[in-house]
Amino acid sequence: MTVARGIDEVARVAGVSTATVSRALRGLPNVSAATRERVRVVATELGYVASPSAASLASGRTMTIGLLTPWVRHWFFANVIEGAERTLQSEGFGALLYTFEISRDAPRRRVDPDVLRRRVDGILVVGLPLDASEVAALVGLGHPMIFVGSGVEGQLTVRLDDLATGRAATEHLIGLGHRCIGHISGSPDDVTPFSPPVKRRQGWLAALAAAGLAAEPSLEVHGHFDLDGGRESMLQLLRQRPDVTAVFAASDEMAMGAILAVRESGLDVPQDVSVIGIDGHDLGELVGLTTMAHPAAEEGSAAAALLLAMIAGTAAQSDLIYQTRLVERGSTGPPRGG
Amino acid sequence: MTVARGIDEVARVAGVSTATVSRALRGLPNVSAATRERVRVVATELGYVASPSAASLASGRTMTIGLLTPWVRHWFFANVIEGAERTLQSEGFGALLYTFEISRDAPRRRVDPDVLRRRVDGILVVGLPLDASEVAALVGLGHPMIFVGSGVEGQLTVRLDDLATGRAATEHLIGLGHRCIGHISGSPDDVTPFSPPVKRRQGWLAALAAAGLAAEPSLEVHGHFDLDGGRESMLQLLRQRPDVTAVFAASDEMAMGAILAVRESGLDVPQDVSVIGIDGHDLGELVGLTTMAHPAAEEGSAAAALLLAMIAGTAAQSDLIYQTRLVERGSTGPPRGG
DNA sequence: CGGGCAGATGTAAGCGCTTGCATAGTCCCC
DNA sequence: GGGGACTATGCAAGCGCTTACATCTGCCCG
Repeated sequence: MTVARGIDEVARVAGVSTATVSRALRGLPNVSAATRERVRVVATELGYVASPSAASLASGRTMTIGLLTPWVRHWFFANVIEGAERTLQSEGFGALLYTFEISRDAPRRRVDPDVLRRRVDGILVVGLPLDASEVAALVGLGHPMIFVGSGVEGQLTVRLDDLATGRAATEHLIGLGHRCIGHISGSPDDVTPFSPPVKRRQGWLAALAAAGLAAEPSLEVHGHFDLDGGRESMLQLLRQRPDVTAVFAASDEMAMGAILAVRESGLDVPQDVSVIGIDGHDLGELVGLTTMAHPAAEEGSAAAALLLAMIAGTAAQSDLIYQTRLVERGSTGPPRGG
Repeated sequence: MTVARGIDEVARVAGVSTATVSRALRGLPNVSAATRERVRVVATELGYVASPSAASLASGRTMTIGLLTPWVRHWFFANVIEGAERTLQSEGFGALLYTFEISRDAPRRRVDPDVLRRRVDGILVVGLPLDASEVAALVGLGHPMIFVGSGVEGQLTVRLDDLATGRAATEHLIGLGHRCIGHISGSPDDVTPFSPPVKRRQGWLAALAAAGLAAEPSLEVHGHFDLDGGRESMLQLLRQRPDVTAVFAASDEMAMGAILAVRESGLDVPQDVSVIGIDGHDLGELVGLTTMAHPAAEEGSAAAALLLAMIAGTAAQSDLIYQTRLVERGSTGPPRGG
């Protein structure tokens, strides 16, 4: 299997022009079946594969999607990325990964549109909250863009029905008999109107209100969206409200941190405090976490498919909203006195 | 900020040739400081960014690295990828992600070198066991390639000192007084001479031998490298060897699954069975997992740096071997009778 | 039996850079 | 004061494709 020089060689061997080779190999119309087949055979024999750079330069298409995300090591992000990549790959698109870590020490690096310029045909923003100027800059690139799990007003989004989810999680606790239900969520500084944390909190509020329960500010704690954040928040919550019997955490990792905190405080889950999260994290089983599960990989896959459809110009442009499903495990139960 | 048409426009406005613009912007020598500065200013004003496709086509360099991995959702892979991407990004390289899922149902899709042809300048294989023909095909691409966490004879590797790690983990158990120590590892079919599972098992054997303990075959169980795999393996182990008092699992996820299995069997960790894993998984804390920790993100970062050095031709080509560190938590303790 | 059409194929002009080679200047030193 | 040697810059030929447009062949129909 010789490494062919290029399309010219294929054309010469097949006895056609380079234009025909290009059309034949890409499945364009107006190529006779016989010619197409012959070209295919020759290309295979020669081990010919079109140069992506040359094709991109000539066509303006890169067949590549940019994946912007703060992390890949957290459940939601990893699953979305994996799902998206799978779909992209099956459609012949590449996935260029760009991380913009959000850490508690340093401010996040700003998204520079220049690194994506002429490099991608579309953008998938995975769980990355962007400010208006960053969004504007990305929009300026002139490519379709979809937000997954973090919305921005005016941009297409694939996300959970966060409001309903927050409400359902809280209602589950209420249904078990809880009356003093805390809420643990992300830091207030990344709270944009459309962010999941905000909607999930609203769901909590709505459920409490519907049950005639007061949502006192002391029942809320905001920290970081990870294990330690959940733990710290829970410790604080227990300090300021020793009377809580249940907690709704806005993510499974925070919920698991909360469970750790409850145990460290010498209390029992769910005897003393029930804990419910959101995600359906694979390792939730480790601590018997009750959660509102959702298919992150599928969401990533769907987002990628939608993005490709937009690129192809065949998209019905509307948000994709996913529902969650209650998965009951041991971390929730009736309150002690109940 | 107008979107410039191209390098010609910058050249025209700056009053120099396109060649000079190209050199100036890329920091090549033989450009006067004054000219370089002027070109920079003009480029910025015009919002000019070189087209990657055009640059690649002309230069043959893509400034992109291919990341091949079975998953991104598991601890080791996610961390390596994140670390690698960070380093690549800081060096101006892009990270093209390719997943080749290894599932228990279907055979893994083979790695097709054609999708990487002329698309990347180097390849990072993350925890993906490849067969000889796949390796040969990738080598045929003519780019530097590094394996992270999964070796192949004759190829550069960044990995743990798996033998020492397996030995240290086992010695930890022996030191606590255990005499009947099981081992849970990956499936035997992906067992190539250089794979981590094989080396870790050898470490286990070595430690047992050094302590004068017999490594009976019934003490070994091989399953899948994940939570459920660990659980299933542990159940089997308990069935065939009810006398085990400790288990060394070749990964934290398997170890956590093992803990689940022990508990489900009505036994206690570590009272009845001690469990130790390898990795330092963030969520190991959830079950108080004792483990041999290693810095996966750093390994990914180092692998990327090494790969870039190879591309630049400035690399001292040798494997990078990492040591692990014992992190003692509650999942290991002296045997009941001990 | 000729015009008209549609499908198959070829021609060639880019796409927007990089870089080998040629051409000016500059500066030294004998 | 002229020959090197070196630096700064320009010229122009690609890099390997895609695609608008031209051309050619048959074939159908009036």
